[in-house]
Amino acid sequence: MTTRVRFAPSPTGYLHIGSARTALFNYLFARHSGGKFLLRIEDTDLQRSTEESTRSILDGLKWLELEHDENIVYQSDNADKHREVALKLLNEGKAYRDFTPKEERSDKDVKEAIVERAREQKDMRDNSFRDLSKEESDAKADVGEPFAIRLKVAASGKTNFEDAVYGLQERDYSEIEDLVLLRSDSHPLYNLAVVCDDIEMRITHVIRGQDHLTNTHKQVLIYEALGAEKPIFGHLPLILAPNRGKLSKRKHGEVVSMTTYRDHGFVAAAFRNFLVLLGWSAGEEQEIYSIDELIEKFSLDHIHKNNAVFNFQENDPRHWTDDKALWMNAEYIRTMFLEDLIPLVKAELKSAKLWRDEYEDEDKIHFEKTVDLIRERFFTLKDFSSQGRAFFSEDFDFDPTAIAKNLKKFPDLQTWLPELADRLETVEDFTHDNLEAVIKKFTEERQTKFGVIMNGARMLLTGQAVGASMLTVFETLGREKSILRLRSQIAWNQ
RNA sequence: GGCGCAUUCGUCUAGUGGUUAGGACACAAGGUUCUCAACUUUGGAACAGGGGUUCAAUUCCCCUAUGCGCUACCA
Repeated sequence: MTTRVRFAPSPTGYLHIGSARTALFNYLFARHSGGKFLLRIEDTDLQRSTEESTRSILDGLKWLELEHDENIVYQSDNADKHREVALKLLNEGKAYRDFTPKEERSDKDVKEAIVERAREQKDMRDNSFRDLSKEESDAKADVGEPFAIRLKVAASGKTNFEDAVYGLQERDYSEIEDLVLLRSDSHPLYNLAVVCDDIEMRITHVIRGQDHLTNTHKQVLIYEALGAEKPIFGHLPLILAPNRGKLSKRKHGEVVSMTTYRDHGFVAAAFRNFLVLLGWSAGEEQEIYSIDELIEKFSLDHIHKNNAVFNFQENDPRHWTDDKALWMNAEYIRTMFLEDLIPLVKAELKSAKLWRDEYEDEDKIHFEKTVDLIRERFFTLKDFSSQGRAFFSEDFDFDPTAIAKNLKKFPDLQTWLPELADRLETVEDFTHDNLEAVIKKFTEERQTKFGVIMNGARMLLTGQAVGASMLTVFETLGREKSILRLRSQIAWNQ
Protein backbone atom coordinates (compact mmCIF):
# COMPACT_ATOMS: atom_id res chain seq x y z
CA MET A 1 0.00 0.00 0.00
CA THR A 2 1.43 3.34 -0.91
CA THR A 3 1.79 5.95 1.73
CA ARG A 4 -0.69 8.79 1.59
CA VAL A 5 -0.39 11.76 3.89
CA ARG A 6 -2.12 15.08 3.96
CA PHE A 7 -1.58 18.61 5.14
CA ALA A 8 -4.91 20.00 6.32
CA PRO A 9 -4.81 23.64 7.31
CA SER A 10 -7.89 25.60 8.21
CA PRO A 11 -7.96 28.83 6.24
CA THR A 12 -8.27 31.28 9.08
CA GLY A 13 -5.09 33.25 8.49
CA TYR A 14 -1.80 33.11 6.70
CA LEU A 15 0.48 30.08 6.68
CA HIS A 16 1.82 29.91 10.21
CA ILE A 17 5.37 28.80 10.80
CA GLY A 18 4.16 25.78 12.76
CA SER A 19 1.77 24.75 9.99
CA ALA A 20 4.52 25.21 7.47
CA ARG A 21 6.67 22.79 9.40
CA THR A 22 3.81 20.30 9.58
CA ALA A 23 3.43 20.60 5.82
CA LEU A 24 7.16 20.13 5.36
CA PHE A 25 7.30 17.02 7.53
CA ASN A 26 4.34 15.54 5.68
CA TYR A 27 5.96 16.37 2.38
CA LEU A 28 9.28 14.83 3.34
CA PHE A 29 7.61 11.74 4.72
CA ALA A 30 5.61 11.26 1.53
CA ARG A 31 8.57 11.76 -0.75
CA HIS A 32 10.77 9.56 1.37
CA SER A 33 8.38 6.68 1.10
CA GLY A 34 7.45 7.31 -2.50
CA GLY A 35 3.91 8.15 -1.46
CA LYS A 36 1.49 10.99 -2.01
CA PHE A 37 1.37 14.35 -0.31
CA LEU A 38 -2.20 15.62 -0.36
CA LEU A 39 -3.69 18.93 0.53
CA ARG A 40 -7.02 19.49 2.19
CA ILE A 41 -8.45 22.84 3.14
CA GLU A 42 -10.53 22.52 6.28
CA ASP A 43 -12.94 25.31 5.66
CA THR A 44 -15.87 24.11 7.70
CA ASP A 45 -15.73 26.98 10.13
CA LEU A 46 -17.80 29.35 8.02
CA GLN A 47 -17.33 32.36 10.25
CA ARG A 48 -13.58 32.32 10.20
CA SER A 49 -12.57 30.77 6.89
CA THR A 50 -11.66 33.13 4.08
CA GLU A 51 -10.62 32.70 0.51
CA GLU A 52 -7.83 35.13 1.03
CA SER A 53 -6.42 32.94 3.71
CA THR A 54 -6.57 29.90 1.45
CA ARG A 55 -4.68 31.83 -1.17
CA SER A 56 -2.08 32.92 1.31
CA ILE A 57 -1.55 29.36 2.52
CA LEU A 58 -1.21 28.13 -1.04
CA ASP A 59 1.28 30.91 -1.72
CA GLY A 60 3.30 29.91 1.29
CA LEU A 61 3.43 26.28 0.25
CA LYS A 62 4.37 27.22 -3.25
CA TRP A 63 7.15 29.42 -2.00
CA LEU A 64 8.51 26.58 0.12
CA GLU A 65 8.23 24.34 -2.93
CA LEU A 66 6.07 21.81 -1.16
CA GLU A 67 4.16 20.68 -4.16
CA HIS A 68 1.10 18.59 -3.43
CA ASP A 69 -0.21 15.63 -5.39
CA GLU A 70 -3.73 15.23 -6.73
CA ASN A 71 -6.47 17.81 -6.43
CA ILE A 72 -6.93 20.00 -3.41
CA VAL A 73 -9.82 18.76 -1.30
CA TYR A 74 -12.07 21.42 0.17
CA GLN A 75 -13.67 19.98 3.22
CA SER A 76 -16.83 22.04 2.84
CA ASP A 77 -17.52 20.23 -0.44
CA ASN A 78 -17.89 17.01 1.50
CA ALA A 79 -20.43 18.26 4.01
CA ASP A 80 -23.19 16.11 2.53
CA LYS A 81 -21.11 13.00 2.86
CA HIS A 82 -20.30 13.87 6.44
CA ARG A 83 -23.98 14.28 7.18
CA GLU A 84 -24.72 10.90 5.61
CA VAL A 85 -22.15 9.25 7.80
CA ALA A 86 -23.64 10.83 10.90
CA LEU A 87 -27.07 9.63 9.87
CA LYS A 88 -25.73 6.18 9.21
CA LEU A 89 -24.30 6.02 12.72
CA LEU A 90 -27.62 7.24 14.03
CA ASN A 91 -29.49 4.50 12.19
CA GLU A 92 -27.10 1.90 13.45
CA GLY A 93 -27.69 3.04 16.99
CA LYS A 94 -24.10 4.14 17.40
CA ALA A 95 -25.14 7.74 17.71
CA TYR A 96 -28.20 9.47 19.08
CA ARG A 97 -30.17 12.66 18.72
CA ASP A 98 -29.58 15.20 21.45
CA PHE A 99 -32.52 17.58 21.70
CA THR A 100 -30.89 19.76 24.33
CA PRO A 101 -31.22 23.36 23.14
CA LYS A 102 -28.00 24.85 21.87
CA GLU A 103 -26.33 27.41 24.09
CA GLU A 104 -25.03 30.51 22.39
CA ARG A 105 -21.67 31.49 23.75
CA SER A 106 -18.89 33.83 22.82
CA ASP A 107 -15.39 32.48 22.48
CA LYS A 108 -14.43 33.87 25.82
CA ASP A 109 -17.41 32.35 27.57
CA VAL A 110 -16.60 29.00 26.05
CA LYS A 111 -13.22 28.85 27.75
CA GLU A 112 -14.79 29.68 31.06
CA ALA A 113 -17.61 27.23 30.51
CA ILE A 114 -15.14 24.44 29.83
CA VAL A 115 -13.35 25.02 33.09
CA GLU A 116 -16.58 25.49 34.96
CA ARG A 117 -18.14 22.34 33.61
CA ALA A 118 -14.96 20.39 34.20
CA ARG A 119 -15.05 21.36 37.85
CA GLU A 120 -18.42 19.71 38.19
CA GLN A 121 -16.87 16.35 37.29
CA LYS A 122 -20.13 15.25 35.82
CA ASP A 123 -20.83 11.89 34.30
CA MET A 124 -20.09 12.04 30.59
CA ARG A 125 -22.98 9.70 29.83
CA ASP A 126 -25.51 11.77 31.69
CA ASN A 127 -27.73 12.83 28.84
CA SER A 128 -31.43 12.12 29.03
CA PHE A 129 -31.70 11.76 25.27
CA ARG A 130 -28.98 9.14 25.10
CA ASP A 131 -31.32 6.27 25.86
CA LEU A 132 -34.45 7.58 24.27
CA SER A 133 -36.17 4.83 22.31
CA LYS A 134 -35.95 5.03 18.56
CA GLU A 135 -39.67 5.72 18.33
CA GLU A 136 -39.58 8.59 20.78
CA SER A 137 -36.53 10.07 19.15
CA ASP A 138 -38.02 9.77 15.68
CA ALA A 139 -41.27 11.27 16.88
CA LYS A 140 -39.57 14.34 18.31
CA ALA A 141 -37.54 14.74 15.14
CA ASP A 142 -40.63 14.41 12.98
CA VAL A 143 -42.30 17.22 14.87
CA GLY A 144 -39.37 19.35 13.88
CA GLU A 145 -37.56 19.64 17.16
CA PRO A 146 -33.97 20.61 16.48
CA PHE A 147 -31.27 18.15 17.52
CA ALA A 148 -27.57 17.54 17.36
CA ILE A 149 -26.21 14.09 16.68
CA ARG A 150 -23.82 12.73 19.25
CA LEU A 151 -21.67 9.65 19.15
CA LYS A 152 -22.63 7.11 21.76
CA VAL A 153 -19.45 6.44 23.65
CA ALA A 154 -19.42 3.26 25.71
CA ALA A 155 -19.66 3.70 29.45
CA SER A 156 -16.54 1.79 30.31
CA GLY A 157 -13.37 0.74 28.59
CA LYS A 158 -10.59 2.69 26.98
CA THR A 159 -9.31 3.71 23.61
CA ASN A 160 -5.75 3.35 22.57
CA PHE A 161 -3.51 3.96 19.64
CA GLU A 162 0.19 3.76 19.03
CA ASP A 163 1.52 7.18 18.17
CA ALA A 164 4.53 7.09 15.89
CA VAL A 165 6.19 9.80 17.94
CA TYR A 166 4.72 9.66 21.43
CA GLY A 167 4.18 5.94 21.72
CA LEU A 168 1.18 4.15 23.18
CA GLN A 169 -1.67 6.46 24.08
CA GLU A 170 -4.57 5.32 26.21
CA ARG A 171 -7.63 7.10 27.42
CA ASP A 172 -10.52 5.99 29.52
CA TYR A 173 -13.97 6.28 27.95
CA SER A 174 -15.18 7.99 31.09
CA GLU A 175 -13.07 10.98 30.16
CA ILE A 176 -14.54 11.34 26.72
CA GLU A 177 -17.95 12.84 26.35
CA ASP A 178 -20.47 11.83 23.72
CA LEU A 179 -19.02 14.10 21.11
CA VAL A 180 -21.22 15.99 18.74
CA LEU A 181 -20.92 14.78 15.15
CA LEU A 182 -23.54 17.00 13.59
CA ARG A 183 -24.66 20.36 14.85
CA SER A 184 -28.32 21.13 15.25
CA ASP A 185 -28.09 23.27 12.12
CA SER A 186 -26.80 20.08 10.45
CA HIS A 187 -23.24 21.27 10.11
CA PRO A 188 -20.73 18.45 10.49
CA LEU A 189 -18.13 19.02 13.14
CA TYR A 190 -14.39 18.81 12.90
CA ASN A 191 -13.77 15.37 14.36
CA LEU A 192 -16.31 13.76 12.10
CA ALA A 193 -15.20 15.67 9.02
CA VAL A 194 -11.54 14.83 9.54
CA VAL A 195 -12.18 11.15 9.96
CA CYS A 196 -14.52 10.93 6.97
CA ASP A 197 -12.14 12.80 4.72
CA ASP A 198 -9.12 10.87 5.87
CA ILE A 199 -10.93 7.65 5.14
CA GLU A 200 -12.13 8.87 1.77
CA MET A 201 -8.68 10.16 0.85
CA ARG A 202 -7.23 6.83 1.95
CA ILE A 203 -4.80 8.53 4.27
CA THR A 204 -2.32 6.08 5.77
CA HIS A 205 -0.43 8.39 8.12
CA VAL A 206 -1.79 11.39 9.95
CA ILE A 207 1.11 13.67 10.80
CA ARG A 208 0.01 16.79 12.62
CA GLY A 209 0.64 19.03 15.61
CA GLN A 210 0.64 17.72 19.12
CA ASP A 211 -2.33 19.91 19.92
CA HIS A 212 -4.41 17.17 18.35
CA LEU A 213 -2.94 14.38 20.41
CA THR A 214 -5.68 14.02 23.02
CA ASN A 215 -8.47 14.63 20.52
CA THR A 216 -7.19 11.72 18.52
CA HIS A 217 -8.98 9.42 20.94
CA LYS A 218 -12.29 10.87 19.81
CA GLN A 219 -11.36 10.25 16.23
CA VAL A 220 -10.33 6.71 17.02
CA LEU A 221 -13.81 6.21 18.44
CA ILE A 222 -15.31 7.38 15.17
CA TYR A 223 -13.08 5.10 13.14
CA GLU A 224 -14.20 2.22 15.31
CA ALA A 225 -17.87 3.09 15.06
CA LEU A 226 -17.47 3.21 11.31
CA GLY A 227 -15.60 -0.05 11.26
CA ALA A 228 -12.83 1.64 9.35
CA GLU A 229 -9.18 0.93 9.69
CA LYS A 230 -7.44 3.79 11.38
CA PRO A 231 -4.32 5.36 10.00
CA ILE A 232 -1.02 5.61 11.81
CA PHE A 233 -0.90 8.78 13.86
CA GLY A 234 2.26 10.75 14.40
CA HIS A 235 2.09 13.93 16.43
CA LEU A 236 4.61 16.70 16.24
CA PRO A 237 5.93 18.82 19.10
CA LEU A 238 4.78 22.42 19.01
CA ILE A 239 6.76 25.50 18.09
CA LEU A 240 6.59 28.02 20.91
CA ALA A 241 7.31 31.71 21.39
CA PRO A 242 10.44 32.74 23.35
CA ASN A 243 8.39 32.94 26.55
CA ARG A 244 7.35 29.34 25.90
CA GLY A 245 3.83 30.45 25.24
CA LYS A 246 1.78 30.07 22.13
CA LEU A 247 3.16 31.59 18.97
CA SER A 248 0.32 33.67 17.61
CA LYS A 249 -0.39 36.30 15.04
CA ARG A 250 -2.15 38.51 17.48
CA LYS A 251 0.71 38.55 19.95
CA HIS A 252 3.75 38.15 17.74
CA GLY A 253 2.72 39.65 14.45
CA GLU A 254 4.26 38.88 11.13
CA VAL A 255 7.27 37.02 12.47
CA VAL A 256 5.14 33.85 12.45
CA SER A 257 3.90 34.23 8.88
CA MET A 258 5.57 32.43 6.03
CA THR A 259 4.99 35.29 3.63
CA THR A 260 7.09 37.52 5.86
CA TYR A 261 10.14 35.43 5.14
CA ARG A 262 9.48 35.41 1.45
CA ASP A 263 9.04 39.18 1.50
CA HIS A 264 12.15 39.77 3.58
CA GLY A 265 14.43 38.10 1.09
CA PHE A 266 14.73 34.63 2.50
CA VAL A 267 15.82 31.81 0.25
CA ALA A 268 13.08 29.21 0.45
CA ALA A 269 15.55 26.34 0.64
CA ALA A 270 17.29 28.00 3.56
CA PHE A 271 14.13 28.57 5.49
CA ARG A 272 13.01 25.04 4.82
CA ASN A 273 16.33 23.81 6.11
CA PHE A 274 15.93 25.89 9.24
CA LEU A 275 12.39 24.66 9.75
CA VAL A 276 13.20 21.00 9.43
CA LEU A 277 15.60 21.29 12.33
CA LEU A 278 12.83 22.45 14.63
CA GLY A 279 11.68 19.20 16.12
CA TRP A 280 13.68 16.81 14.04
CA SER A 281 17.29 15.88 13.57
CA ALA A 282 18.98 13.12 11.69
CA GLY A 283 21.02 12.24 14.75
CA GLU A 284 24.24 13.54 13.31
CA GLU A 285 26.22 16.75 13.26
CA GLN A 286 25.36 17.84 9.75
CA GLU A 287 22.85 20.68 9.64
CA ILE A 288 22.85 21.92 6.09
CA TYR A 289 20.87 19.61 3.86
CA SER A 290 19.72 19.74 0.30
CA ILE A 291 16.09 18.84 -0.24
CA ASP A 292 17.14 15.49 -1.67
CA GLU A 293 19.17 14.72 1.41
CA LEU A 294 16.22 15.63 3.60
CA ILE A 295 13.94 13.36 1.65
CA GLU A 296 16.43 10.57 1.99
CA LYS A 297 17.09 11.03 5.70
CA PHE A 298 13.72 12.05 7.06
CA SER A 299 11.91 9.64 9.29
CA LEU A 300 9.30 9.80 12.01
CA ASP A 301 11.48 8.17 14.60
CA HIS A 302 13.85 11.05 14.89
CA ILE A 303 11.13 13.50 15.74
CA HIS A 304 11.36 14.96 19.20
CA LYS A 305 8.74 14.86 21.87
CA ASN A 306 9.73 18.16 23.35
CA ASN A 307 8.40 21.48 22.11
CA ALA A 308 10.83 23.83 20.39
CA VAL A 309 11.20 27.55 20.93
CA PHE A 310 11.28 29.85 17.96
CA ASN A 311 13.78 32.31 19.26
CA PHE A 312 13.50 35.96 18.32
CA GLN A 313 13.57 39.31 20.07
CA GLU A 314 10.63 41.49 19.29
CA ASN A 315 12.24 44.86 19.83
CA ASP A 316 15.66 44.14 18.40
CA PRO A 317 15.90 44.61 14.61
CA ARG A 318 19.14 42.65 14.61
CA HIS A 319 17.38 39.61 16.01
CA TRP A 320 13.88 40.16 14.61
CA THR A 321 13.62 36.46 13.84
CA ASP A 322 15.48 33.36 14.96
CA ASP A 323 19.24 33.93 14.70
CA LYS A 324 19.75 30.53 13.24
CA ALA A 325 17.29 31.21 10.45
CA LEU A 326 19.11 34.42 9.64
CA TRP A 327 22.46 32.66 9.70
CA MET A 328 21.14 29.80 7.61
CA ASN A 329 19.89 32.24 4.98
CA ALA A 330 23.25 33.99 4.78
CA GLU A 331 24.98 30.65 4.60
CA TYR A 332 22.78 29.62 1.68
CA ILE A 333 23.26 32.92 -0.13
CA ARG A 334 27.02 32.69 -0.03
CA THR A 335 27.40 28.97 -0.63
CA MET A 336 24.57 27.88 -2.90
CA PHE A 337 25.22 27.26 -6.57
CA LEU A 338 25.46 30.60 -8.31
CA GLU A 339 23.12 29.38 -11.01
CA ASP A 340 20.47 28.75 -8.36
CA LEU A 341 21.00 32.13 -6.77
CA ILE A 342 20.88 34.17 -9.97
CA PRO A 343 17.13 33.76 -10.58
CA LEU A 344 16.42 34.82 -7.01
CA VAL A 345 18.58 37.91 -7.40
CA LYS A 346 16.92 38.63 -10.69
CA ALA A 347 13.50 38.57 -9.04
CA GLU A 348 14.71 40.88 -6.31
CA LEU A 349 16.27 43.34 -8.74
CA LYS A 350 13.14 43.29 -10.83
CA SER A 351 10.95 44.18 -7.92
CA ALA A 352 13.37 47.00 -7.05
CA LYS A 353 13.32 48.16 -10.67
CA LEU A 354 17.05 47.58 -10.99
CA TRP A 355 16.92 44.73 -13.43
CA ARG A 356 18.24 45.12 -16.94
CA ASP A 357 17.88 42.55 -19.68
CA GLU A 358 21.56 42.79 -20.59
CA TYR A 359 22.23 40.93 -17.36
CA GLU A 360 21.28 37.71 -19.02
CA ASP A 361 22.55 38.65 -22.42
CA GLU A 362 25.74 40.51 -23.32
CA ASP A 363 26.38 41.46 -19.72
CA LYS A 364 25.74 37.99 -18.30
CA ILE A 365 29.26 37.10 -17.27
CA HIS A 366 29.86 40.43 -15.67
CA PHE A 367 26.55 40.27 -13.85
CA GLU A 368 27.28 36.84 -12.44
CA LYS A 369 30.69 37.95 -11.34
CA THR A 370 29.16 40.90 -9.54
CA VAL A 371 26.59 38.77 -7.76
CA ASP A 372 29.26 36.29 -6.81
CA LEU A 373 31.36 39.08 -5.33
CA ILE A 374 28.73 40.80 -3.25
CA ARG A 375 26.82 37.76 -2.04
CA GLU A 376 29.69 36.95 0.26
CA ARG A 377 28.49 39.27 2.98
CA PHE A 378 24.76 39.43 2.39
CA PHE A 379 22.16 38.04 4.72
CA THR A 380 19.01 38.28 2.62
CA LEU A 381 18.09 38.71 -1.01
CA LYS A 382 16.94 42.22 -0.14
CA ASP A 383 20.56 43.16 0.40
CA PHE A 384 21.19 42.88 -3.32
CA SER A 385 18.93 45.83 -3.98
CA SER A 386 19.79 47.83 -0.86
CA GLN A 387 23.42 47.38 0.17
CA GLY A 388 24.28 46.18 -3.31
CA ARG A 389 22.45 48.93 -5.14
CA ALA A 390 25.57 50.74 -6.33
CA PHE A 391 26.48 47.70 -8.40
CA PHE A 392 23.29 47.96 -10.40
CA SER A 393 22.50 51.64 -10.56
CA GLU A 394 24.03 55.11 -10.56
CA ASP A 395 21.28 56.19 -8.25
CA PHE A 396 22.42 55.07 -4.83
CA ASP A 397 22.61 56.66 -1.41
CA PHE A 398 25.63 57.55 0.69
CA ASP A 399 25.69 56.44 4.27
CA PRO A 400 26.00 59.71 6.25
CA THR A 401 28.04 58.34 9.15
CA ALA A 402 30.39 56.68 6.71
CA ILE A 403 30.82 59.96 4.82
CA ALA A 404 32.00 61.56 8.03
CA LYS A 405 34.26 58.72 9.01
CA ASN A 406 35.84 57.76 5.72
CA LEU A 407 35.67 60.92 3.67
CA LYS A 408 35.35 64.20 5.50
CA LYS A 409 37.72 63.15 8.25
CA PHE A 410 40.42 63.28 5.54
CA PRO A 411 39.80 66.52 3.61
CA ASP A 412 42.78 65.80 1.33
CA LEU A 413 40.72 63.04 -0.23
CA GLN A 414 38.65 65.66 -2.01
CA THR A 415 41.62 66.33 -4.30
CA TRP A 416 43.30 62.94 -4.00
CA LEU A 417 40.40 60.85 -5.19
CA PRO A 418 39.87 62.76 -8.44
CA GLU A 419 43.64 62.57 -8.92
CA LEU A 420 43.41 58.84 -8.40
CA ALA A 421 40.75 58.82 -11.09
CA ASP A 422 43.19 60.45 -13.48
CA ARG A 423 45.77 57.86 -12.60
CA LEU A 424 43.30 55.00 -13.15
CA GLU A 425 42.51 56.33 -16.57
CA THR A 426 46.01 55.35 -17.63
CA VAL A 427 46.11 51.84 -16.16
CA GLU A 428 46.46 49.37 -18.96
CA ASP A 429 44.65 46.34 -17.65
CA PHE A 430 41.96 47.32 -15.20
CA THR A 431 42.52 44.26 -13.04
CA HIS A 432 43.02 43.55 -9.37
CA ASP A 433 46.80 43.14 -9.43
CA ASN A 434 47.51 46.07 -11.70
CA LEU A 435 45.24 48.30 -9.67
CA GLU A 436 46.92 47.26 -6.49
CA ALA A 437 50.32 48.30 -7.78
CA VAL A 438 49.08 51.61 -9.10
CA ILE A 439 47.13 52.52 -6.00
CA LYS A 440 49.94 51.49 -3.65
CA LYS A 441 52.26 53.73 -5.57
CA PHE A 442 49.75 56.57 -5.48
CA THR A 443 49.35 56.08 -1.74
CA GLU A 444 53.07 56.35 -1.18
CA GLU A 445 53.31 59.50 -3.24
CA ARG A 446 50.63 61.14 -1.15
CA GLN A 447 52.25 59.81 2.02
CA THR A 448 49.04 58.40 3.33
CA LYS A 449 47.71 54.99 4.24
CA PHE A 450 46.35 52.50 1.76
CA GLY A 451 43.26 52.13 3.91
CA VAL A 452 42.47 55.82 3.84
CA ILE A 453 42.42 55.88 0.07
CA MET A 454 40.54 52.63 -0.21
CA ASN A 455 37.84 53.49 2.28
CA GLY A 456 37.43 56.91 0.72
CA ALA A 457 37.05 55.25 -2.63
CA ARG A 458 34.64 52.76 -1.11
CA MET A 459 32.42 55.63 -0.06
CA LEU A 460 32.33 57.20 -3.49
CA LEU A 461 32.01 53.94 -5.37
CA THR A 462 29.50 52.09 -3.21
CA GLY A 463 28.07 54.67 -0.81
CA GLN A 464 28.93 52.43 2.09
CA ALA A 465 31.44 51.98 4.87
CA VAL A 466 31.66 48.25 4.44
CA GLY A 467 31.83 45.84 1.58
CA ALA A 468 34.01 43.64 -0.54
CA SER A 469 37.70 44.11 -1.19
CA MET A 470 38.01 47.47 -2.97
CA LEU A 471 40.44 46.23 -5.57
CA THR A 472 37.84 43.72 -6.64
CA VAL A 473 35.16 46.36 -6.49
CA PHE A 474 37.16 48.56 -8.88
CA GLU A 475 37.67 45.65 -11.20
CA THR A 476 34.03 44.62 -11.04
CA LEU A 477 32.60 48.07 -11.49
CA GLY A 478 35.00 48.73 -14.32
CA ARG A 479 37.11 51.67 -15.33
CA GLU A 480 34.41 53.96 -16.57
CA LYS A 481 32.17 53.88 -13.52
CA SER A 482 35.07 53.88 -11.09
CA ILE A 483 36.53 57.03 -12.57
CA LEU A 484 33.20 58.77 -12.80
CA ARG A 485 32.40 58.08 -9.17
CA LEU A 486 35.83 59.03 -7.89
CA ARG A 487 35.39 62.43 -9.50
CA SER A 488 31.86 62.89 -8.26
CA GLN A 489 31.29 65.60 -5.69
CA ILE A 490 27.85 64.40 -4.64
CA ALA A 491 28.98 62.78 -1.44
CA TRP A 492 31.21 65.71 -0.57
CA ASN A 493 28.29 68.07 -0.82
CA GLN A 494 26.17 66.13 1.62
C1' G B 1 -10.32 21.24 38.10
C1' G B 2 -9.50 16.53 35.18
C1' C B 3 -6.64 13.99 31.62
C1' G B 4 -2.44 13.83 28.58
C1' C B 5 2.57 15.13 26.94
C1' A B 6 7.28 16.96 27.93
C1' U B 7 11.97 18.59 30.73
C1' U B 8 20.40 18.21 28.15
C1' C B 9 24.22 25.06 27.41
C1' G B 10 20.39 31.57 26.28
C1' U B 11 18.14 28.92 21.61
C1' C B 12 18.08 24.47 18.12
C1' U B 13 19.90 19.80 19.27
C1' A B 14 23.54 14.90 19.69
C1' G B 15 24.20 11.17 23.10
C1' U B 16 25.06 6.80 26.51
C1' G B 17 23.79 2.30 32.49
C1' G B 18 30.60 3.88 33.11
C1' U B 19 31.84 10.13 27.94
C1' U B 20 36.70 15.57 29.66
C1' A B 21 28.25 15.27 28.19
C1' G B 22 29.43 16.46 21.47
C1' G B 23 27.79 19.99 17.52
C1' A B 24 25.23 24.44 15.50
C1' C B 25 23.39 29.49 16.29
C1' A B 26 24.11 33.55 19.47
C1' C B 27 27.75 35.83 22.76
C1' A B 28 33.10 37.19 24.23
C1' A B 29 38.38 37.45 23.12
C1' G B 30 42.60 36.78 19.63
C1' G B 31 44.41 35.98 14.50
C1' U B 32 43.72 37.59 9.32
C1' U B 33 42.42 42.33 6.60
C1' C B 34 41.72 48.49 2.85
C1' U B 35 36.46 48.23 5.86
C1' C B 36 32.82 44.68 7.04
C1' A B 37 31.69 39.88 6.59
C1' A B 38 33.67 35.15 5.69
C1' C B 39 37.50 32.14 7.63
C1' U B 40 40.37 30.53 11.88
C1' U B 41 41.87 29.85 17.16
C1' U B 42 40.14 30.10 21.98
C1' G B 43 36.52 30.89 25.91
C1' G B 44 32.22 30.98 29.01
C1' A B 45 27.68 28.16 28.93
C1' A B 46 23.44 22.42 30.15
C1' C B 47 21.61 16.81 32.00
C1' A B 48 14.82 20.83 36.65
C1' G B 49 14.68 19.00 42.07
C1' G B 50 14.09 14.81 45.44
C1' G B 51 13.85 9.74 46.21
C1' G B 52 14.72 4.77 44.62
C1' U B 53 16.95 0.37 41.34
C1' U B 54 22.24 -0.56 40.42
C1' C B 55 29.04 -1.62 41.75
C1' A B 56 27.65 2.77 38.70
C1' A B 57 22.55 6.90 36.52
C1' U B 58 22.11 12.50 32.72
C1' U B 59 20.37 7.63 30.79
C1' C B 60 15.59 2.95 34.06
C1' C B 61 11.33 3.63 37.89
C1' C B 62 8.48 6.83 41.33
C1' C B 63 7.26 11.61 43.40
C1' U B 64 7.47 16.95 43.17
C1' A B 65 8.07 21.33 40.37
C1' U B 66 7.64 23.82 35.91
C1' G B 67 5.94 24.32 30.94
C1' C B 68 2.69 23.01 27.13
C1' G B 69 -1.70 20.70 25.10
C1' C B 70 -6.68 18.96 25.26
C1' U B 71 -11.08 19.24 27.86
C1' A B 72 -16.97 23.49 22.63
C1' C B 73 -23.28 22.20 18.63
C1' C B 74 -14.30 25.89 17.10
C1' A B 75 -10.72 23.81 13.91
